[in-house]
Amino acid sequence: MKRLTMADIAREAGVSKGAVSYALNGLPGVSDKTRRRILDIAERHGFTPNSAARALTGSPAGAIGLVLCRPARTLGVEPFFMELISGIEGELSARSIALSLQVVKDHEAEIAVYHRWWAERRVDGVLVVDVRTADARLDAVRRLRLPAVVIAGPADFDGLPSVWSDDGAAITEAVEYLYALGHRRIARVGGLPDLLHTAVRTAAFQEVCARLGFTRAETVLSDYTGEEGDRVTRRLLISADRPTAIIYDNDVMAVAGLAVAQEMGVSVPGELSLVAWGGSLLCGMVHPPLTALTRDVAGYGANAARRLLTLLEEGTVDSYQDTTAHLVPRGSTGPVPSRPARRR
Amino acid sequence: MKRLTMADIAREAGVSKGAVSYALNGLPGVSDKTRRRILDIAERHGFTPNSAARALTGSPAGAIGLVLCRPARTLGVEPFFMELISGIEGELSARSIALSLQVVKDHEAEIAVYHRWWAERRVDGVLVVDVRTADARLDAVRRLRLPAVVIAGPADFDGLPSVWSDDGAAITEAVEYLYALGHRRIARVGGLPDLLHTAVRTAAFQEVCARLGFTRAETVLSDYTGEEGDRVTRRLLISADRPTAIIYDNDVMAVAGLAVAQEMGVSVPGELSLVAWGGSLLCGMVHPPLTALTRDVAGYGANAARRLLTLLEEGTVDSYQDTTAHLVPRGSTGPVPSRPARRR
DNA sequence: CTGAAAGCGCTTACAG
DNA sequence: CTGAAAGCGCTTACAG
Repeated sequence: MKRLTMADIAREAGVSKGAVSYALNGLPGVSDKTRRRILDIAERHGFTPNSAARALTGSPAGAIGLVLCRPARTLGVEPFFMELISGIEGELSARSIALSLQVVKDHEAEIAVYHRWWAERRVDGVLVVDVRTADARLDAVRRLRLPAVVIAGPADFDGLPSVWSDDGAAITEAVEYLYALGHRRIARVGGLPDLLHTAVRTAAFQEVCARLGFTRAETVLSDYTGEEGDRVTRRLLISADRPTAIIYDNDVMAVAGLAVAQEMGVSVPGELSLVAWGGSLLCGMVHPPLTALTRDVAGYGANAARRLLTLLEEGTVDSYQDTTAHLVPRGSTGPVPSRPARRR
Repeated sequence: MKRLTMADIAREAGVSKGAVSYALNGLPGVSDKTRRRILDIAERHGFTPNSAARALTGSPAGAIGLVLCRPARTLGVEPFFMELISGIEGELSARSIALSLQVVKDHEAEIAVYHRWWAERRVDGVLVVDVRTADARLDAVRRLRLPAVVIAGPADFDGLPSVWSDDGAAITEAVEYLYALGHRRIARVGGLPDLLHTAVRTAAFQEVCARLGFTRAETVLSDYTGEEGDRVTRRLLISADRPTAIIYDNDVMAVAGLAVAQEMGVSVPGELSLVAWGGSLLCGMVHPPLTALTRDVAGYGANAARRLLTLLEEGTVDSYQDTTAHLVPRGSTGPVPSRPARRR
């Protein structure tokens, strides 16, 4: 197949290339009749303007970028990113905007990618995820003036708009629920220590536990992998005064934790209640199904993408607080056992 | 930050733009001394040529495309794609080649994406996944002469090179293993009926079961989701002459199947053996951990990406048979119970 | 409302 | 070995 150009369309329509450009882009400068004729011809041939040529004249590249900075093997089991990507894609593909995806091993490499994308004009803007409490990437995109929406919060990212969700409120709800069920000894298996939302959750968890007067309320930070979920849970369950409830910062660790309980013969929810964070289908697939702090991750991604598109079009956009994750009680939580937990 | 162009570099080096181009691309036409000076200056400024301008002169776009045609919500829990993407990315990012990702809802939309990518010169080639027994997408990429590597096989895709894995041999190994453990009634919960590899597995499964003389050997086709894994497993377990072993076409359905067995009080592996397909970490995260047909999915993606890059460079590339998935026995399989399975 | 022309930032024959 | 120039396929002021 031959790749048509605007010159071909112009020739067939008997007009100039400029007229074709105006017609295709919906700009004034051609009569309605001519416009219609040009659009018909373009449509008939399935003509799409060469994106490189457009980009060269200063038009948008028609692509946005997403860099994932996680070890490859954990990306697979972690449903969060693929759901987020699905949501982002939904917004972009409706507008025929491409998503450029790159997986890197550290922030230095990620910043290099932003530099390259910027220099090459490859993307019009980026979505930044997994924000850390001190995050050099934010400085980098600011310096490059690369339009960006940060998926994290609440925080002031000094000029960078963000889309975020109130994780503090969500975890508070979960803890209050467990308190109401009678639990007084609780543990939390947290995510990567450096991440901003880990810090937010840790602070909220400690605050609510102190307020309600839990006998024991400890956070053990981990790394979201099943291995670590397994290891930390085992340690918690063999401890002298073991918790009667555990909250996990993602669903992968919670599933692993459930397996450990089963393996050790600790009944869930009879002797131990488990709460997962993350609403992926994973939580409903195990037995007992896991009570979880759930939110619409794909919708979260869609909101972020939409904000970025607005930023690109209007040059500015406000930060947006997405809905708070809510507790979906399933089979893994129940009243605290009246008899003391069996010591081991 | 100002975006530098080759003209800026040329001016600073006191040479023509052409010389800069030759130097940057490692072409003859400049002396070693001049080349070094130009490269130094470019390096110092972190100069990267504008990708749009390059693409416009017929150079590669520096991007390859991947279209995923699965419902958004199943993409999240299915570890396969994210692992595949991780592997692809590993090959591409080393060469600074971008991955354009798009999620579509049907093949018609996917073909439209290929057309657009081709017309816009957005990508240099594509990786085609989830090939069906009759697949219009293959015709489309052939007609467009869009360089493509098909991730599927074994089959002759009429000119399109492929990277594939012998699923028939793998499932045969699994069935023979179960036979050796004494199982004579077996079921398989298959993946989407239209997919080529589902057909390959079904044929091999029936062949080996017939050869070994199983009393019962049925394949129930499904859709890879946990819901269906749950539903089909429940139906199998309440059937009169229920199987003593079940093989699942992915790990998500297998995990769901395990939960059903636990819920119904069917001991695994005491009364029921389970084999999953897919080597994601998921299989090791449940209790008991699932015996699985495992393969290096990221490596599979890397191989496919590498083949595509070779195709782009050399204009042709052979198909490649990747390693066969192998059986990793874990806790979900065991000898068939000597007493007859409990009837319900 | 329409056409001719310059320019985006590269690559690549073509002369010197 | 080096420079000047044309051209890739668009967009967009600028004249008519």
